[in-house]
Amino acid sequence: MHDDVVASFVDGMGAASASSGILSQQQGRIFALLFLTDGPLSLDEIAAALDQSKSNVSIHVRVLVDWHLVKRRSVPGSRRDHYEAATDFFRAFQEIFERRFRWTVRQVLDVVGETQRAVDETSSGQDARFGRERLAALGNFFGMIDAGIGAFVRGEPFPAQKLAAVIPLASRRTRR
Amino acid sequence: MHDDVVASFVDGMGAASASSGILSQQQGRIFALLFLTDGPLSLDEIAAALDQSKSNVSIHVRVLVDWHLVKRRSVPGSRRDHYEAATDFFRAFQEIFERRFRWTVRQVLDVVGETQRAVDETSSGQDARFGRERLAALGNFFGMIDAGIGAFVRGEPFPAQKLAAVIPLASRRTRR
DNA sequence: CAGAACGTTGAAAATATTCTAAACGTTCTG
DNA sequence: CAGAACGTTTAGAATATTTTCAACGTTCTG
Repeated sequence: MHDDVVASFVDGMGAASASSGILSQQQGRIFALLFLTDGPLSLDEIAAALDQSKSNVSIHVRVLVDWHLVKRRSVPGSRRDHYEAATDFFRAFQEIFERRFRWTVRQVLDVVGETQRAVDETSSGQDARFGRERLAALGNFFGMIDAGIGAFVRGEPFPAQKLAAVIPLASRRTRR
Repeated sequence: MHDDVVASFVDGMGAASASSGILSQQQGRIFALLFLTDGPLSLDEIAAALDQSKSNVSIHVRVLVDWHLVKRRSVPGSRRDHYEAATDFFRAFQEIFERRFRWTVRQVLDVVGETQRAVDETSSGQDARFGRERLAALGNFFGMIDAGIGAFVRGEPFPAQKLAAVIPLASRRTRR
């Protein structure tokens, strides 16, 4: 497979990764290189192929390993760490959904919960009704998202309709 | 509803947004403020509440409107633009999936397609077999993702199992 | 029609992120 | 055990992103 074909794949995947919000451009490029290479590559080989410093490649490779997108392999006869692309994309996607998206969703749920508690402490009865309704709606929606991600990670169908059904809420009242 | 309760919700949602990969911290803060405010706010009111310059708020609000997370409302008796939070989160999520995630997925599919074409032109028969297999596997997987997003956007259940089934592979052969 | 009230734009400042090169600590080799 | 071969860390340089302030163009008001 010709070098410039690989190079253009590498850069294309780098661009796609950069706009994904999950991997950086260089992470995408490293993965792409490993993906089209038949056999594991060392840090130095990757660095040379991608024109990057070894230290930088070291850092990015670690992220890829952490997402289960790349596997570290020991190569007999060499002291260097070698890496190859993982082929179980679904596993990697599970990891990303579970650890990245779900973590963000949980952050929202935490904030909502804390705010609800704060509202209960500082204002009584009617005066914060609007806020309470909105917080409840937000919590419900993200609760469904959380459940949806959970279902996806376990390989179950994602119940999109439920999501659509949850929301319409907390109507606006005029003020001033 | 007390100001410091709102402030802490605003900052919490800002933090969650910053780690989402979709909205920036300020975008999250603006949305949070509007979400807990009963009635529309002007650019100046938002800027004052969040301690941001009006020009910056103008830019971020535009993004939120673009994602259908915030609606522009004309308020009788005022020349200013006013904004309020949208409550149909599902609509916003559809927008995000369709325009952001799907766009990234399509980028990958394009790169794969172009690379496949390049391989066919530059190398014949066996010598690029490994690369061809891998490209095909990647294309299949992302094709499924694309279909899955399409299903989600249309409100249909997301077929996670199909995803899990597609992949295993393009096995590795030793080299050197 | 003059001036004020807007939202937006563009250039520069502030800040955050990414990358490199050198230093370091460890593990292997002879 | 001395030195080479590694991967990682760190401090600073290079780049990108975010934010502000001032200028601008338009729309309303008197």
